[in-house]
Formats: sequence, structure tokens, C-alpha cells
Amino acid sequence: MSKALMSEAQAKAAAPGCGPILPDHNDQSRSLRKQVFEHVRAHGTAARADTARALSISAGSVTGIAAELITDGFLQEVEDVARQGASRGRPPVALAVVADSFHVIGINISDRVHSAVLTDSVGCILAEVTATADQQRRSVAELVTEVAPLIAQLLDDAGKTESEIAAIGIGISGMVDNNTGVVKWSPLLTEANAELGSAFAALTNCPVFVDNDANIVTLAELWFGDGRAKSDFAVVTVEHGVGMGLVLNNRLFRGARGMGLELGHTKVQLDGALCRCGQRGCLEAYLADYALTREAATALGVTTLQRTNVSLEVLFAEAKAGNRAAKAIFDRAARYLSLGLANVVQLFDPGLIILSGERMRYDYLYADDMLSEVHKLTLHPGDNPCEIATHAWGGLVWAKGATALALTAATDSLVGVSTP
Amino acid sequence: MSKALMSEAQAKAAAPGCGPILPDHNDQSRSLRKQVFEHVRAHGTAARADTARALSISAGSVTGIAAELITDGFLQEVEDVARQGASRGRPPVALAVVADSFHVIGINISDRVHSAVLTDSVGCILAEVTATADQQRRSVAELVTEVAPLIAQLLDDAGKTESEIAAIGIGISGMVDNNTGVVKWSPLLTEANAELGSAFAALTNCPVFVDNDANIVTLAELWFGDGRAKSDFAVVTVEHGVGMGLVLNNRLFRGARGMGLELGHTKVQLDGALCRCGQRGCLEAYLADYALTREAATALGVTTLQRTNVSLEVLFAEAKAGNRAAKAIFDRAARYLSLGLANVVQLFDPGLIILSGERMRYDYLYADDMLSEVHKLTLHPGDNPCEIATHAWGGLVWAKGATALALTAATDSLVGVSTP
DNA sequence: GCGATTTATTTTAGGCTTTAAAGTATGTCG
DNA sequence: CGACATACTTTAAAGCCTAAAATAAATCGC
Repeated sequence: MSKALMSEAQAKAAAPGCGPILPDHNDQSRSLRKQVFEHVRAHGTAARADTARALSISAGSVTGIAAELITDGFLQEVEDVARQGASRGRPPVALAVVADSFHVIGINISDRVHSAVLTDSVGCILAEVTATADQQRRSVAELVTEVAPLIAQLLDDAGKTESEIAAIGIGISGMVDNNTGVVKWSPLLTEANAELGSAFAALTNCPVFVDNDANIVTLAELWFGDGRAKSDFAVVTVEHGVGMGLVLNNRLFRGARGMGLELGHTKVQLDGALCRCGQRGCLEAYLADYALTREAATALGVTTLQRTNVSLEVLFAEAKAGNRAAKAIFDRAARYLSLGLANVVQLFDPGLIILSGERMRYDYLYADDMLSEVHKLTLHPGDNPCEIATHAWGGLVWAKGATALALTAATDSLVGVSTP
Repeated sequence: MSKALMSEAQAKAAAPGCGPILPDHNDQSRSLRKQVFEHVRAHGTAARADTARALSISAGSVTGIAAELITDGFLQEVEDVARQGASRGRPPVALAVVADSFHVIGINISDRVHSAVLTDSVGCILAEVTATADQQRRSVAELVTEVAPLIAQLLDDAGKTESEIAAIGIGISGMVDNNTGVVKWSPLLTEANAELGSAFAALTNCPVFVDNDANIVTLAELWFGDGRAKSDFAVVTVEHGVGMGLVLNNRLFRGARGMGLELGHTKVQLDGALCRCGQRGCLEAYLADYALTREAATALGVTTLQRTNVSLEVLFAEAKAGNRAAKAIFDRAARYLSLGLANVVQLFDPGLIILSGERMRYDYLYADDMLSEVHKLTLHPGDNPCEIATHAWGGLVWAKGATALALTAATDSLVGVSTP
């Protein structure tokens, strides 16, 4: 059991490169070309010989593939600072990804603030931009109009043109079909089954990939965060709703039919509290913003509270100041969170759960009591209990995670094929 | 939503061949040799041309591979009854698996009765044997002594010798590490971390594979039952405990770390009913045999009930006869079952859930009320609600499922390599 | 400094798998 | 019977990868 509040800067410094560090054991089909590229990117720099050993392929293959990737402009030989004067034998020559071999854009669409970043092929941010959003629901067309200036601004700031962007990733809360880019439902949109992906593809002439916010945060962890060194882990987000993302074997698991993982709407109580989805007893109905403020209204004796986040802050301050009713609200939420996490452990048995989301500032939600409660509610016969970490990112997680979506796709299309 | 009570004979007649019908899209690494063999086995018979089209490989490859498999004795050309006088052109030559190219044994170890079957390479039962078990916990050594006669009997009945058995599959309830054959915990064994696999391997000189009973039933569905035509589905068993198995992309999903899928111990109630695992609020504590009999004791005014299954029968009879208290017990169990199933749907989004286990005879558990309750407790934005089927197999499911475990392994080791 | 040693990378020849395309076999249709 | 359709087989060649030999570039001991 551990807790870690890590800044983005720390996460960046923790390990070089980006992307999952552990190789993917299941899938032999990835071309060696892509495997070599991904190995170098994951480790920041890697020598040919190391790469050959790590991937269990012959040195000759690496030589050939590296030469090809260098010719194509994806890799380059660099001075290896780490290994200076180390050992005998011919010194290895380090390979590194050519940072500006391609670029991607990641966009997060939210109810309060949109954010977008433009990064190079190793995930370094070249430009970032945010814009406050009006809180109304809107149509896809309106949303495109709303977000288009952000993209233009990014390109301008980074000095790039549309044609230099290999892919765009978009995160939005709601139910998203990642394969088709269709948003089946979102609290931000007026339409159901909105063709968000194709709308942005038409706008930008780039391949566009869409996913829901929980998956986006999970990708952020897998590519840039604590999950890089793990091949299997879960991410649970507590915010407006309760979301979940799962990585199995270094890949984002999206459920058998592309949906699923709706942890927020798993039932934790028969005939329980009313959820905004209209059903009763959802985990979300005990944990999410609206659930807490609903109770806050009662506890603080206020009948109407203007803004959700304001009232939450008030509630938290009251709890800190010793208001028993306020504290009880957080305590109950924490107990239900522990129950929800215990169910995740029982069903998926991940080695690590990362708690994410702005609400993680409310330390009641990740107090030691809550964490030990999870273990009390779990069977772990092998004595390898699930590690639980808290990770409060800055506001750019979502946009950063969206770039991971784009980076994956761009890598596939550019590096995965032999003649780009 | 559909219900189907299908006998083993019907399941057998429903589709020819055995094993998953849908090809595995994820894994390119399977050698074409194995893919061809598995395609033929899955379809009962298949022409070379059909196989080439189905697997998207060239006809020439199939010719070569089929020739090799025929030489090695795994495939043969047969008269194709179906296609007589169909179309123009040279008639296809059907290929079929040579049934006695190898044999496997499947064993189910239970608290009441052990069962074992010996099948050929297409899953046809050549011999079956059952033996009542004493209900005491026992050591691995005692268990081996107990089961050894069944194996001897099978071999004798089928006229085979130990050396003709390619693999043995064993199912046992409890927590099993399939990779190592270690039973971490089982209600049938006195020891923890019992090396059941190696114990039987030592006895029989065969490769032995062990899995828990829920996975075994799931394999039975995947190989011989309703799951054959699905690439993703879940199986939920209600019996002494509540178990679950999940098939993702035609493969049994065993959780990130080989454990997991402990649906019975997911929590459905804070501070709920006491479970035999010592925790409170487990789904199992509302559904399993001991949970029902515990309440039956109260409802029927009986203080001590001799045998669990006897008292369950009494309770069921009372409910049928109109005893309100008895009926209420089943009703509540059904409500909790629907809640548990809804959670499975929310998290895994399988297209199909198969309810299995002897308790499915208690129709309260799969009444339309329960099924519609599941859908009421689930979000399904794409209007593709999860299908729920009930499947009451005969007593040999478990043993049959265990053969699937053995068949998988035997196919890998025998067919997967070019020179056996 | 010099050769032995060590490790990294490159070159080369060959093996394996698979395919496309041409060739052969065997049926139906008119 | 010939035209056609479909299934299967053969064959040459392409691709990918490896093992092994060759080459490169460093350190170590003297």
C-alpha cells in the first residue's frame, strides 16, 4: 500500500522516454520495426545490442531495422551520456527517437475548461492552450466551432501546419466508441450517437481518435505516469462521475464490446441512493460531486447551492474544521469508495490501482482507513495485495492522455509500415 | 433475452466439431499449422479452399499444411455429405480431424462426487466414470489415492494405456493458479498451496493442467456449448459458492495476475450478511447454498438441518407450495443475483452471460423478473443489451470442461510444432 | 605502445514461411 | 462435347529473420 502525490515534473523526471516500458508478451504480430522503435522510445535511448537482447531478436535484425528507421527519419544515433567510461569492449552507440519526426495534438473537452497540447513524437509539449467553456450542452457543430480556435492557436504557437500533425486524440466524458469515434452519449452534447471523430477529421484533415475521459487518464498513466512500469493496472477516477480504466498486458482494455468498465454505475446497494442515470444504488450516487453536494445541502442547512464545486469546497472546509455532519459525508463516501475498489480487485485482480481525479485532494477519500478497508474487503490468498496509489496530476493530464491516443495511432501508421 | 435449457445431447447435435468457432483475431503468432487444424476441428469438416478463405491465407499454404497434418496423422480426407450436388466446379474435398490421433482425460474433483471422462481428439467421450467422494477435507496425497482408481478405470474401459494420453485436465473448486498447477486454497484440501498438478503428473506421467471449477464450466461452454459461436461471454455459476468465468477474444480470461473474477466475493452491501470467507456483504452470502439454508433454518423453524442439499430441496418445495417465507428467501436471492449480474454487465460488457450450475433448477433464480431486473440495473446506450441464457448441463459438464483444458494443451504441444 | 580480450555492430549466406501465379483436376451447364 | 467454374497442386520468388563470420572500437595487462 502506498500513496504518492507526484507532480507532472516529477513524473517526467522519473524515467526517460515515454510509453509502456514493459514489452508486450502476447502479441507477436507487431513488426520488429515497430518493436524496435517502441523499445527505443520507451527507454529514451537504447543501444542496438541492448535492444536485440531485450526483444530476443538477432543483432543483425536490429542493425537492419535501425538503419531503415534512421533513413526514414524516425531514429538517430546520439551521444550516450550514461555509459561513459563504463566497461570494456566496443562501446554501444545509443539510439534515440527523432523528436520532430512527427507531431500530434491531444485535446480534452470538458464542461468547464477545454485544454489542448501539441507534442512531438517523444511526448514533449511544444504548445499548450486552454479555454474556458460555456457550461451549456451543445451540438457537435457548435463544439467543433468552439474547439477549432484552440487547434489553430496550438499550430501557430508551435509553428506547425496542419499537414505536420500525424494524428489528433480527443478525450470527452460520456460513452465513446473508440473504434468509430462516435460519442454515444455525453453530458456535454445535445445529440446522442454524435459523430465527433469524423467532425474533427473533416475540420483538420487529420486522423482523429476519440475516447472517454477515464480511458484517457489511464493512457496518461500508461504513457507518462506510474503505470509505465506495470503491464496491468487499473485507474479509478472520482470527479463529476466515477470512471475507470484498465490496462491489461500493456494495452487499454475497453470491455468485450468496446463499452464496459462503467464502475460508477455498478450497484453497491439494493434500492440505494438515486443516481443521475436514473437508477438506484450506483457507486457514483455515493461518491460523485453531485452526490456529495446533495448531502452537503442537507448537512450545511443550505437549500440552494450555486455551483457544485463551490459547495464541495465549503463542505470540505467544514469537515476539516470539525463539522461532524460534513465529516460523516466524506466518511461514508470513503467507505463506498473502498467497497467499489474492493470489487475491482476481486474481479480484475490488478497489481496496482491508481486513484486519480481532482477529488483526490479531499484526503478523506484516500485516507489510510479507506485503503486498509479495501484490503479488509478483499481476499488475497497469495499474499500479494493490490497496491493502491493516489496520483493528482495537473490540469493537463487529460490533454496529455489524449496525445497518447494519437501517438499510438501515429506510431502504427508511420512506423508500423516499412515504406511510409 | 433468451432462456434455454439444453441437454448435452442437444448441445452436441447443435453444431459439428468442438472448440471455438470464431477465429482468434488478436493473435497472429499461432502457426498456420495450428490455425488450420483448429479451423477444421471447430467446423467438424472443412475443405481446403474454405479454410484458406476463412483464415485469409493462400490456397497453396493450406495444401502444404494439410498434407503435413495428414502425414502426421492429425487430419484425413473424408466424404463430405453436406455438399453433395451443390454447385459447379471441382467439388471440394472435406478434411476432418482424425478422432483417435490423440486422447485426453478430464477429471472433476468435488466434495460429493468425482467424475472423469476420457475423450478422443474431437471431444467424443470414450469412457466415463464417477465415484462418490467422502466429504472430509483431505491431503493432496489422499486425494491422489482417491482419484487414481478412476483414471485406471477410464484407461481400462477405453482400452488405452497411460502413454496414449496426451494431457490431463483437472477441475477443482477453490483458488487455482493455472500456470503452475498449484491450488492456493480449496475447500476440499487440508493444505494451502497444494501442488496438485505435479502430484497428478507424477502419478500418470502425463502433462497435467488444473483450473478452478468456474473456469472449467466456462471452457465447457466455449468448447462444447453456447459459447462456441461467441468470442466474448461470461459464465456465472451458482452452487456452493458463486463463481464466474470470462471469455475474451476466444480465450479464457484469468485476471491480470491469474487470480481474479471472484464474483462471489464482490461486495453488494456495506456491512451486509456474513460470508463463509469471514467478510460481510459478499454476493455469495446472499446466494450460495449455505446462505439459503441458513435462512431456511429460520423460515422453516428448523434449528439444525442435516445436509445442505436436502434442506435446499425442502425450502424449494415449500416455496413452490406457497410458503411465503420460503418464497421470500428465493426472491431476495434472485434480486441479489440480478444485482451481481448487472455489475458484471457494467464492468465487462459481455454480449452474453450464461447462467450455469445445479441451482439453476430453482427457477426463481432465473425468472423473467430477475432477468428484466438485470436490464433495469444496467445502462445500455447502444441498445444492445446483454443476452442472458440459462444452461443446465448434466453432471459431466465439469469433467467435459476439464477435457477442454487438456485438449487445448495437447493441441498446442502436438499440432503446434511441425515435427511431433 | 602492443597485442589479447571484450563487446558492439555490420555483413553475408541461408533457412523458413508464405504468396502469387501458373498449371492440373474434376465437376456442372448448355 | 466443349465452355466454364471451382478446387487443389506446383513452382518460383519475395520477405523476414537468424546464425555465423567479419569488422570496429574500446579496455586491460604488460
